[in-house]
Amino acid sequence: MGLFTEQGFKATTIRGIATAAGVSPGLVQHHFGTKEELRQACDEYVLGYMREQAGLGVTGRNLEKPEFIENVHRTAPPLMKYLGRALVDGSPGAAAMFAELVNVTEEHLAGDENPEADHRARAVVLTAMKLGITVLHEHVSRALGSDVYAAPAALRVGKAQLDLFRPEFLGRELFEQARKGLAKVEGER
Amino acid sequence: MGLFTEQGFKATTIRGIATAAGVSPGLVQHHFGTKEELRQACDEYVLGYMREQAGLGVTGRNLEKPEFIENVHRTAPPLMKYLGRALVDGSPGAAAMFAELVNVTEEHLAGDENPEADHRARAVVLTAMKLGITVLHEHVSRALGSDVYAAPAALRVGKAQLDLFRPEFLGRELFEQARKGLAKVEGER
DNA sequence: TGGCTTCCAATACAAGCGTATAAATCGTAG
DNA sequence: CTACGATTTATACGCTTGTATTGGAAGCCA
Repeated sequence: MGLFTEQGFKATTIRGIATAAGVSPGLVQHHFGTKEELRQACDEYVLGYMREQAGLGVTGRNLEKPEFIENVHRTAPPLMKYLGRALVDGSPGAAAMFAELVNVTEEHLAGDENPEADHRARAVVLTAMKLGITVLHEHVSRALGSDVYAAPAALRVGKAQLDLFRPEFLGRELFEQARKGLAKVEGER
Repeated sequence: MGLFTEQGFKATTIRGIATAAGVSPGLVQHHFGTKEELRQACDEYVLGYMREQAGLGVTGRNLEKPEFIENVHRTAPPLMKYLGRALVDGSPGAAAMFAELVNVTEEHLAGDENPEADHRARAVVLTAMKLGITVLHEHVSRALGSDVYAAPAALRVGKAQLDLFRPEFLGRELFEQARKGLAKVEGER
């Protein structure tokens, strides 16, 4: 997954993967079959993880538990980077995930707004822009001078997003929650 | 450039380029040397075009002339798509362009705001999100049901962006100008 | 312990890659 | 008309790629 993330699917070789894993190329083939099947396995792992964590966060009411947040912040970044690369690498699974995210966002938006607004377009643009930071994380990090997925830069990016967007679209209460969360993290540093 | 855009640098072959151009592979080599030099030539063409058009638009006061707008809307999309791909394909030129865009945006933001705000982070996030739509144009188009670079979908995306962002960050006057421009285009349809 | 499946590595192979080289064709100035 | 430089093609070479195949090592169950 690391090599797919850094180099893309086509530029990554099975031999490179095997070397990085400290095994023989034949073993990779034995476990995953073809290179395309290996990509699918990676996709399923990442998308499964994200759906799982999202489920745990929302339905499990874990969003405020510090250990849950901490765990996500430690494990999620490489998977987010993988998703970002997969989105531009023509991965079918990533395309499906994008569509899912749009639908979730659209439902959220449709709740408290005038019915004539183009919620669909807003949801699409919102998720594309949110994922844009992930996809371009390398450039964002360079422009900021430090890794976006490390605490300091992530804080700056989060606050900047809160500043740039109209508060209505997060939902007033969610917006305030996010603001408090960021302030709390900032206080701990 | 079309092949680089659609398949990425590594997956694109010189033989494929030659076939698409209706010439022999050797000719491509004769004109551009190596594959890497060909990429640089593409980068320079695209970045040169964008800097040129941006200069014409801003300093030449062409931003309101319909023929200028129309010309940009007809020629820019494939180049934007190329830039989007180059940004995640590790192109040095594209990285430089991203840094430039951030700097321009930062200067714009620094003008009319309280000095304690993190203009740098806001500029980075703003350009990353704006380019995010370009990079993910394929997914955006699919979610919207029509090509983002065709008039109807572009209109929806433009309006959605205007809705989502706080007006202050475009500058009040620029915001109103954009709103009027979109309304005008909408009226013509 | 014997036999079987699973795991892993080594080798082989055909295809495709970037690129070097040489030959052929073309346009044109003298 | 000719000769020369610029274009364009054809061919070839070395390398890497994904994958098929083979064979041995390790684990497991009766």
